[in-house]
Order: sequence, then C-alpha cells, then structure tokens
Amino acid sequence: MVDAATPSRKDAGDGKAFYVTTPIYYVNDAPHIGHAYTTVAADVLARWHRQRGETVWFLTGTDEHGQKVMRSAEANGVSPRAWADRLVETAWKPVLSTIDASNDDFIRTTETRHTERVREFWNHLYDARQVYPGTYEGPYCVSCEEFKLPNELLDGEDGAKLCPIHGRPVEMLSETNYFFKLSAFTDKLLAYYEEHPEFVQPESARNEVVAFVKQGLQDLSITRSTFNWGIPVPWDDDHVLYVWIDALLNYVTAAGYRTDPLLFKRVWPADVHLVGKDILRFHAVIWPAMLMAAGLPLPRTVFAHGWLLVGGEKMSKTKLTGIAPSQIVDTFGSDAFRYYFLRAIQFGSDGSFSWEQISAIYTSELANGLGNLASRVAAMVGRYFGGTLPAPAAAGPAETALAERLAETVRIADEAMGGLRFHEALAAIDSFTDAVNGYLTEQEPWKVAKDDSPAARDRVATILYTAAESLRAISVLHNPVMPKSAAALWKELGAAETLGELDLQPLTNAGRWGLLPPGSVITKGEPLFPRIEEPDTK
RNA sequence: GGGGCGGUAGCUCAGCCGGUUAGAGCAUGGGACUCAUAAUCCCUGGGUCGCGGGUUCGAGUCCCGCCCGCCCUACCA
Repeated sequence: MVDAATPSRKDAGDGKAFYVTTPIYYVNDAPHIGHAYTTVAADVLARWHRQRGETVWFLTGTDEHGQKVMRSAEANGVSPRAWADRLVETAWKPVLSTIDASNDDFIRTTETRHTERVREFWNHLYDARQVYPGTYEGPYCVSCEEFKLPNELLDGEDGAKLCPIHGRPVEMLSETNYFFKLSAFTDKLLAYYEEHPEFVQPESARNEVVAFVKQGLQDLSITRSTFNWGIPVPWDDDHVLYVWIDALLNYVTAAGYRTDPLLFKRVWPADVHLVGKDILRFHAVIWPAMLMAAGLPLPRTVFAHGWLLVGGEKMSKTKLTGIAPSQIVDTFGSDAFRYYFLRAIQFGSDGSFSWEQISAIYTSELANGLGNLASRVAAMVGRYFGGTLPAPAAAGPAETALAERLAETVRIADEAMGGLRFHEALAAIDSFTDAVNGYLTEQEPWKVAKDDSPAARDRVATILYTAAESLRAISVLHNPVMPKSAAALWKELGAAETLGELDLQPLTNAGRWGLLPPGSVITKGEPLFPRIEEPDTK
C-alpha cells in the first residue's frame, strides 16, 4: 500500500540536514536518461554530503495527477490510480535501482500524506484571501477538448490560430476557476532574487527568470473543472487543483510539513532543488511565491541543468533518440553511467551524449586510468610483499609532491561539489589518478625490486605504500560517484579491516596522508572496470 | 517581432577586463618501459577561431551587418 510507505531513513540526525530534491517525475513519460541524469546528480550530491559527515535528506518521487495521466488510463481501460501504480512500479522505481539512487524517501502525489497536506495548504491560502474565483480565457480546441498553449498554435490563413494537432481553428473559451494572487509577488520576488543571487542558478537561468518576472506577473489559474483526476479543491468539489500547484508541494509534504514538525524543522528549507531548465519557472517563480504566501522559508537554491543532446538535437521519443538508462547501464554499468554524465557535461549547460564518447571516457579514464592503476598496485604488493602492505620508509620529493597533490585535489573537489560543478570535481580526481600512474612509471618499483639490498627494499615499500595510500583516498573521493567500484577498491585495499567502512570515511579528512595502515592485506580482485571490447554503438 | 546563448583542432570543449608562435582531454602518429585490464609514461597537432566589414599599434577576445542551431517571450507536464 503506497500510502503506508515509510521513509527508509528517518534518522536525519540532529541539526539542519542537507536537503536535496529531484523534480517529481510525471509518470506518463517513459523514464529516459534525461530523468536519470537529474537523479544521478542529486544522488551524487547527497552521497557527497553524507561522506562529509553531514546529515542528508534526499527526496525524489512521481507526479501522478493531471489530464494526460487520466487520458492514458482511459485509453488503457484502467483507473488513473491503477495506471499510475503500474507505471511507478514497473518503470519509475526500477530506474532508481538501475542507477543506484540512494534516496531517503520517495513521494507520490497520490499518497494521502501529500494530498491532505496540499488541501490544507491551499485552504489556508484561500482563507487568507490569496486565492479568489475568476475566469480563465484561452484558446480551446474542440477536437482535443482542451485548452491550448498560445505559443503552440499554428498560424492559419487570414490570421486564424490553428490547433497544432487537428489543424482546425481554435476558439476562445473561458472557464471559471480559482486564481492565486501571483501578481502580488512580482516585487517581492525581484527583491528576493536581488538579495539572494544564489537562489537561481546557474547565472543564465537566473537572468531568464529575472527578465520574466520583470515583465510583471499575472495571477495564476490554479484549478481545473473540465476533468477530475486531481486533488479536489477543499472549498469547491467541482474543481481539482492544477497539477503543478499540487506537485510543487511535494517538497514540503514529504518533509513532514504539518505532520512531523521535528523532521520538517530538520529538513526544510531545501538546500538544492535540481530541475531541468524546462521547469525552471515553476520552481523559481511560482514555488517561491507560494511559499511566501504561506509564510514558509524559501529553498536556498534552485539549480537548472541543461538538456542532453543526442546527435546534436534534444533527445526526444518521437525522433527515437530517447534512451532508457538500462541501455547504457547494461553495457557500462551503473558506476560508469553516473561518472560519465557528471564528468563529460558541464552541469548547467546542455551536453552531448554519444556512445562513442561514453565508450572513450570509460576506456581511457576508468579502465585504463583508475582500473589499471588498481591492478598494477595490487599486483606489485602481491608480488613483492606477499600481499601485505609494507610500511613506507623515508619519503622523497616525489612522495611529498604526491601527498600535496592529494590534499589539493580533495580541496578542489570538495569546493567544486559544493558549487555543483561536478565535472570540475571529477576532472580533479581523474587528474590525480593520472598523477599516481605517472608516479609509478617514473619510480619504476619493478626495477628497484631487482636489487635485494635493504635500501632498495625500503624504496619499493615506500613507492607501493604511496600508490596504495593514494588509492585509499581515491576510493573515498569516488565513493559518492561510483559506489560499487569504490567499495570494490576499498575491499581490494583491505581497508575495511583496518579503517572501517568506506561510507564512514570522512571526506574532509580524505586528503590527510598516511591513513591506510601498513599491514593492510591487499588482494588483486577482478578488474574494476573490465575492458569493453565491443561497445554497443547502437 | 523582441531578448538571450552558442557556432574554436577528427570528437567533446577551455579561452577573464583585446596583446608574444590559439589551448586541454580523447583519438592519431613516433618513442620509452614491462608492475598492470595489448594497460602505463614521454613527445607529436599547424585548426579560414561561422561569414563580411569596422575600431585599434594589435581581435576567437570589442562594434556593426549577415548565416546557422538552440532557449526565453506564462498557466502540457
């Protein structure tokens, strides 16, 4: 029973938790890598902050009301709720495990914990006279039986506006419904953007939002009466709430709004709402206005990321460029999926996806770079020290340089992650991995090992310790991004026995040198990132 | 129509307030090495910086015009 769903992790701990959200996904779409991209970014952020030792609350979920879902359900001969249940269980929830999402909660807008709170929220605003009855007038297509968007209409002859589906003239129709006094918040929003430049990111998104609001806001029609798949308006049974006005509230209803004051206090306001740029306005204009109207604190940041482009064009189902996450994960694994999208695309900008590119990055950075490094270190500790990590002797300039490089890498990566510059963080970690590979090649421990004098043996010990210690740090740094591989590496280093669980290694200390205790038992396992001989170039 | 962003090496992209021979990663080619997942390390790139003008001692980097792609210009999610 969905309504009985309980958060998997209620222990948000003491103090303010880092609260990150994805949008709730509209169940009527098929999940594609665009959705997974957002979720992965949120997940990496959540895991990164957990690794820093912070308490974290990571929410995702599904948006299930509205006309489209209702119509699909009808077309499939089932109730809207049954249709939504099916999509959630067969499509949306499975994606989360496909990409290894570690969400603390999953909210559905059809759950009573949501619907009841939404009704209360709007009833409150209605009582506070923030909502009033009015008339919505817009272009309506009789064939579609729905209102159309002014900008999707086609121009017909003699200036008539045509329905893009039926090619027939639309007529202006009006509908009585309820309006939220959004216009009253124009100046307050502008002032807020001004005072909180970090509220809408990146800069380009912020500029668009500000420009939009500066035009002046109109009141927003928040109810519909032409169909009934939605949350009933508390004061008028003939209307249901407009789906967005319902959906946005998930961020608070799932955070214990009006039901769990302790959780709510600990979690709200959200630190980051991650959204695609297509839904920026709802999150950066309507949502904060709703919160202002209700007297609730606003989220710290709404971050809009870009589109994934396939073949230079925005991914779309109709052009058959919509790709299911499993298509990629089946070939490269969930870790590489996560790594690739955050590594190859500047978060906030549009990014090109191609099989060639993911294949290239997988091979060069993961298989040849990190994976091979782990193999060569494990092999040499096995060969020269029977698998037991030796204690290092005196550090030379090369060791000191690498240790300093590590500290710098952790600093850069942490700062970049804090600013949602995932690609920058991963570039720094990759660059450090390269440095370790270069260090080994320069020090040539395999040559030093041919001399069996005590001094030479000490030198080999120092070199291999240095490399293994570097891998220890890389494990911690990569754990939020590639949890499976990082755990495998951690195990290979024998670190669980000597340092404890990987998840508990504080990221903030990851740059400290010399944490991996000598004596750790290092084993050469299966390759971390097996070579993929024939990439699926479909 | 108005506003914004982008068009830089085969690919993906950096190039802040204009200034020595235009950069990175990957791919390519050559070399070194052999611990390692035929992996690693070093060297190697001569690309009309979309097109045409202009300003300037000097312009991917500023101005004007044009071409191409994308986004915004409110109630599909």
